[in-house]
Amino acid sequence: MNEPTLSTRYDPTEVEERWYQRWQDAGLFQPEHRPSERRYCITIPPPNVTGSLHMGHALCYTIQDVLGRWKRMQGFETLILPGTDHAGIATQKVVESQLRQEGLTRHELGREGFVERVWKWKEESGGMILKQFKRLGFAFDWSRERFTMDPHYHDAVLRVFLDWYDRGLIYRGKRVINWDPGLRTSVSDIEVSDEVRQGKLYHIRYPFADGNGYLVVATTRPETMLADVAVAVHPRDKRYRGMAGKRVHLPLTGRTIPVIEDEYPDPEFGTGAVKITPAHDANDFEVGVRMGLDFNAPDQVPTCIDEDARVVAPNTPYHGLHRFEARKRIVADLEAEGLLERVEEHEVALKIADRSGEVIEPLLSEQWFCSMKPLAEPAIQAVKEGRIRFTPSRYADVYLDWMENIRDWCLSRQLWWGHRIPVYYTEDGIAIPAMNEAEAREKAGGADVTQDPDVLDTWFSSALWPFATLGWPDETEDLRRYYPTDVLVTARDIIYLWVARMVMDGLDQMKEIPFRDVYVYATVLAEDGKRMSKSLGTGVDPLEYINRFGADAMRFSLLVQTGMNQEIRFGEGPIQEARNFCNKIWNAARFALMHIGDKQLEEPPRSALEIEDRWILDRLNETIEAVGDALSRYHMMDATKRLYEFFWSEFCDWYIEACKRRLDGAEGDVPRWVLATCLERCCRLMQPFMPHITEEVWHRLPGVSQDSHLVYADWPSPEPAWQDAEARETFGMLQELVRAARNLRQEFGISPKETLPALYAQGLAESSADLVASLARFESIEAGAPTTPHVSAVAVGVDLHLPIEGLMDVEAEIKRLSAQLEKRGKELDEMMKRLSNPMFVERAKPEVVVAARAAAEQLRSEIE
RNA sequence: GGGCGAAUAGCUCAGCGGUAGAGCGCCUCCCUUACAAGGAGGAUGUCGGGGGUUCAAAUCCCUCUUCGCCCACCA
Repeated sequence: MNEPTLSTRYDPTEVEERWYQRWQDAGLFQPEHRPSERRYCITIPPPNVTGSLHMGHALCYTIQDVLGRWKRMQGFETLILPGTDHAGIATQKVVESQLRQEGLTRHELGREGFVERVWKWKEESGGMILKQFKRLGFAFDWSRERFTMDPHYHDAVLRVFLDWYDRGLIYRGKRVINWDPGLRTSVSDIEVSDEVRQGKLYHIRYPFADGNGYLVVATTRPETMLADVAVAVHPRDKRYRGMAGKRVHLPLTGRTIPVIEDEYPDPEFGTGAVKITPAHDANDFEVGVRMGLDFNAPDQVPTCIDEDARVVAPNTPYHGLHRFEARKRIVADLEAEGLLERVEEHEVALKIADRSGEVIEPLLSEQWFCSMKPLAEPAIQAVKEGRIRFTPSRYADVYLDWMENIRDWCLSRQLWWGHRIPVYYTEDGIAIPAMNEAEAREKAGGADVTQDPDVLDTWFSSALWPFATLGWPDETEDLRRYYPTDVLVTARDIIYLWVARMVMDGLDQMKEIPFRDVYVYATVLAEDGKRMSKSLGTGVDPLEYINRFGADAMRFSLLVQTGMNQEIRFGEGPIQEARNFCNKIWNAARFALMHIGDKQLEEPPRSALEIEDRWILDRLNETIEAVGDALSRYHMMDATKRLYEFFWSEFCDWYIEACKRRLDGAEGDVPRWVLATCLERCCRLMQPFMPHITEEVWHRLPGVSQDSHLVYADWPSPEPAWQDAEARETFGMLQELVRAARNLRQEFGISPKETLPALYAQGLAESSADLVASLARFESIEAGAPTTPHVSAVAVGVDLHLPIEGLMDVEAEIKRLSAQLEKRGKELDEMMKRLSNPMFVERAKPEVVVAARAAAEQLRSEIE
């Protein structure tokens, strides 16, 4: 036996840093390291360049790293391509707030100066998150890192825009859009959340122009009435029959507006009469369209709120007031004029901008839009025909539902950071699409042109990620080799924002799907089931856990909770367990290595194997299959749980304990070979999940060359010769026996450390006696029953008798026996009840009946 | 309003048609020469409620309740 050379506790920090460095130095993460005709590629979701690592990231990218490492071991030429997203709004906000601290605004710097400043920020402090990724051991090809504003990527973005522009898919138009007055930009529908807040519903009288009474409208935003163009009622609402065509005075303005009929008002709500403000409400806009209004004519479609959410109403006392101030003044004035009928408490559904938290102000403005229906059609087919598969499959419905009801996408953002819209205007306002200013000027016949000030929605560029990162529009070698990619691993909340758009863009530009599989992983929630959020203080920092427990433990603890579920509650428990598991691996390795030494052993002949050898090899086989199967289903929980169970409960608790008695001397070579084999296969099987500790252990095994890497070891396959149903059954029975014997000892207060002289067993095969004696701590197992006083138990048809002279508590023993008898009797009754039911015997599957009969027989013999 | 998920041991969750499982926690014993971040043994459940299908239901169907999420709408 060798002296222990490894410390009794596993210290991840040193090991993890050392190996990550070595892997990188050896260029292992680049597909060029081992070319193959079989290829596997993931272009990882680019985190925001402003981002820092949170649990959701840790899980998302760990899953992808596992898949990549697994495929690499299977011999695939594997590219996992990392990068970051320029994240227009988020990044602009970060730099603007830096400027604010310096007492500057972006306007003082000017557009060019500001953008330059953002690039400087990006070079210095952007992409922190990718450095944090390395702490988790991700085997990504850093030499191919991409950014959504790389010059080449920028060209790709413009090219798609111009292509769609030429095909008439992109158009400019006036619409009511979601305006974020804080960030002073439009945002798309899916970047806005609903929030119900307590507010008020104001009932306002609009007097008829003919002086005959009034009509009452209900509104939550009285300040918008300054831009009303009509009052709408439902055509079937009896209360307003015949009123269409009449005119009403619009209070506070001196204007009159018509009463119209439209399907839009809900007679059940409010008064059934709705004021129509096409410039400041999306529904009212639609009504305005039906009214045939000209949205370019200010007298037909007045506006009353500007981009700072201030009221625009020259020559009124409200001009220049903030929207909420104006609301108070207007309500007070209406009341003074006796036009405020009443005010109700009302739960108001507000639209809140996700990025800024500001209340959205719907504004009529000129924006760029993209028609989505033509793009969506092929993307719907791809999923319906199964060319793209969702896991779990239910998300396909979510995707299809959105796609089938898709609306046009507002592409323009009033920001400075991003891909500027490649459209230029002559002095006469003629729009010229072009890749750059020179081209535009040329097209304009040399005239001066100015570029559209807006930039594209960030998602416009991320939608190209799977092919623009590989070099498109150039026909690069990477593009040819790795597109389409294999899988997209993503969170539920960006199925619309990103997944759907990548599918559309991939099919449209590449004429091929961007990825075959979409795996939607669970949302990581705080322990109490609430969303993890920095601002709420409910977030936990993965880096802190990595420091405390190690990257392998961090990875394992997330994976073991990730199946087909849609959420994970993350507490400290699982990661402690995972850390303990690492420690267990470490110590089992210490034990095995101590005995194996540095001699590489040959596989012994089958006949030399004992029952425990045969059993553990059979279990190893089964584990190899189960883990591979789980991975191919993206079922991380199944894979990791099986590994945990095999290594800890089967290999450590049973095999190692069972083989100890045989480790001395020459015949010890057999269990030594088994130990080495199991340990080596486990390293390979666990490498994708826990790459550092497995690599460290693997390199201490005899026969492993120092310049080889577990990262590129072969993924294990089951050995047909190890399949052994008989060993499984026999060893299972021995386990039962050992448990029964240990239980007897414990119940009679016999110390676990004390080795007793003999246990009597009736019906135990002689060849198994040694094993049972060793595991249950007896010097020997004798056949038959002792003549001295003893206690008995029965397990798997074997009677066990433990001599216990002078120690027996008669009463306790009787109590124990009768309790056991009662339990078995109940089980037997249950079984007999089923068997005596003729319907059961007749209709159940034959093997079930046979099994039930056998179980009954077993119970009966135990009772006797 | 439409849809999706969840409800199983004190806690976190597996199981998804054939006698209720794991980890943590709990109780008892043990520092047994790999590991106390460990070992051995043990206790613990009307599988959310109610119907139905079936020889057999935690598992399939219907319904209700409670949580969570998504979409649409809310003057």
